[in-house]
Amino acid sequence: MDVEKMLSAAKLRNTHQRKVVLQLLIEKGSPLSHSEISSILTEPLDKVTLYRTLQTLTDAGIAHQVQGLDGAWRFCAHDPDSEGCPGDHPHFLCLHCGKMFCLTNQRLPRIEVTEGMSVEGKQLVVYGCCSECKTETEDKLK
Amino acid sequence: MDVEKMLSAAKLRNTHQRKVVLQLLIEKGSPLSHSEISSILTEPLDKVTLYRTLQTLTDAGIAHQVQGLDGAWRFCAHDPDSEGCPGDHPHFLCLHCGKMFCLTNQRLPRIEVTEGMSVEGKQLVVYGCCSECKTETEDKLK
DNA sequence: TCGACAAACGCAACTAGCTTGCATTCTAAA
DNA sequence: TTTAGAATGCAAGCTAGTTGCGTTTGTCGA
Repeated sequence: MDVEKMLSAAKLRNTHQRKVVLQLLIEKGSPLSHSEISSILTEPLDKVTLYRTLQTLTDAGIAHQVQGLDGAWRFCAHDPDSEGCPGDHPHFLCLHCGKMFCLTNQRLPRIEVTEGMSVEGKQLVVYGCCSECKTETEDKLK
Repeated sequence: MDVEKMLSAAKLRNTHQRKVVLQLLIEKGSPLSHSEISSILTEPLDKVTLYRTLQTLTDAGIAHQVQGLDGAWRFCAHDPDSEGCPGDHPHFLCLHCGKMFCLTNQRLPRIEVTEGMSVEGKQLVVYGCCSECKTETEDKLK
């Protein structure tokens, strides 16, 4: 499905900015932070617009968001036709390069909360060093 | 164990500020954010000192930290003598009042990461509405 | 008990991530 | 084609957290 159809299906207006951002998120496949998106985009996009666009896509269910330990939110979109990244899985965050990865082969566990609490969502972030950074630091030590 | 002994046991200097902060964390028992701590403390404490104190306590293993969805870190300490809050459990965050609770009756699940990644830690945050806020909003609707 | 020194503190300035308000521009439906 | 409401872009502002540096304070040895 192309981005225009995805936006229409979600009853969102087909603006140029939304198409560009959504296209990028789908292409990359892994969760991207606001700053990562800005630096990848070839044309300048106002930061407020980018925040609002990402929020809109998330609210519409096209994208999902996860928070890194740096306090920055990362956003990931998926094509509804294909095997996607529905969001209910753990995420891995590399503390060295800041890149985030979806661990799509696992589900989030069921958590029992105290009587009276109502659960709206949950997120599990595993952090450490990704394979790429690990080989880099090992190379430096040589 | 009193706070002085805890600090000495961790090979940390017994400064007035550390004792006050650690005492507060132990008394409250649930994870507190920087701003919550500042507002509870009766005597003023420099914000940089508070950040550094909390970091020191965490590094020493006396306290542990969890991040809320608002981007703020919350800190929790436990008396090593008693049944404590060792940190390897999920946390519940109330999106209405911002309070955080330890779900100490559960463990964090084991997560399989992709080949080559090394795991340094993980955190699972469940969010929603706590029982106190829920009854409050229900009362308003009446 | 006293003095030296490293550790800790407190102040100012700064950065990143994100939000609010408002005027301008654009999309989509009539 | 018109037009109302939605989306964008700019300026300003907020909160969480960091860095640098001079001053103060525990701690340990004499």
